[in-house]
Amino acid sequence: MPELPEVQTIATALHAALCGKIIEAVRFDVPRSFPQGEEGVRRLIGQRIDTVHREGKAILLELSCQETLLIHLRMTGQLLVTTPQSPESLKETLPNSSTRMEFSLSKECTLWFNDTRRFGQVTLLTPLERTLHPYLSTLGPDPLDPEVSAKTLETILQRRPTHRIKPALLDQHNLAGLGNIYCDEALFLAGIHPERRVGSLSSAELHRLFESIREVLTLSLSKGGSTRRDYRLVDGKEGRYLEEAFVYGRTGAPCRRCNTPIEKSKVSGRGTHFCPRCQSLGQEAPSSSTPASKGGRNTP
DNA sequence: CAATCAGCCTGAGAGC
DNA sequence: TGCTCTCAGGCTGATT
Repeated sequence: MPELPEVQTIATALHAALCGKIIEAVRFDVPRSFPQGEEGVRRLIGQRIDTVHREGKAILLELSCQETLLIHLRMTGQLLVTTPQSPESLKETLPNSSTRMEFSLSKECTLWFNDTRRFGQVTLLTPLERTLHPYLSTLGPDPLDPEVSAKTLETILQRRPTHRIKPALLDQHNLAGLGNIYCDEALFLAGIHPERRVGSLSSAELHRLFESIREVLTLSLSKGGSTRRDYRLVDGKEGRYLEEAFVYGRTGAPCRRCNTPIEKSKVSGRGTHFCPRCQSLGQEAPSSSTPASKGGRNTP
């Protein structure tokens, strides 16, 4: 499930592969994947791709006509690029039953949008539509933006002190780009239980949390992201972050810090992985009392 | 206001 | 082997 590191990895690769290319033909299967349909296809033909970048978990292709092609991969979306030089092992898998769109570009280059579950969407936006877009226009700050600091996060989160920290981090209006995997990972690194109330977190804890968020995102970027099932780099390869994840997908396995088995629960409907010892809930548990065992704060 | 849940979808994996 | 059930989770919008 693409989150910030996966989307950034894809956007960077697309920028290198697609800049300057002209859109020569576009095919789509169902309007759900491309709501503008044939009218959108007509607007796309002949446009040059000038830049490709990321905002939150969205990928934006800036076109020579000043319009923007917005791609959100949601859960199972993939963007793949093939050229005549691509390995046969990749080319022979395309198109397939998950292929929703195909962009034929100049220099015999093809951009494929695959999306098994059809949650993802490609939308063509005019400059005005882009400014007003309900997702883009309400995104919180980007955790990797050098202008953004722990203080930024603290200020934003403290607007709703009764909210629990995990859903608050998943809320893209607060901070853009985190999803389930890196939320769990960052909360573990910071030693914070996912159900802690925002208002119960000290300034020092929020500072640590912000640094942990940056740490896991940066680490994952260096690994090409996390592949659980569907996510692929644009050349079809898999990301390697999960091989050394701290808690995500490690239910029952020993904590990398204290060897306590990692637990999994549901927090606001999301599978949530944590170490019950390193991430204590403290006095916050209303019913079952949790021993206030303070987890070690050693950097792994 | 906060929390939960349904809906959008399909395929992998578990359990029988 | 083959069937059914559960689960995965980004985001929106409705309900509790």
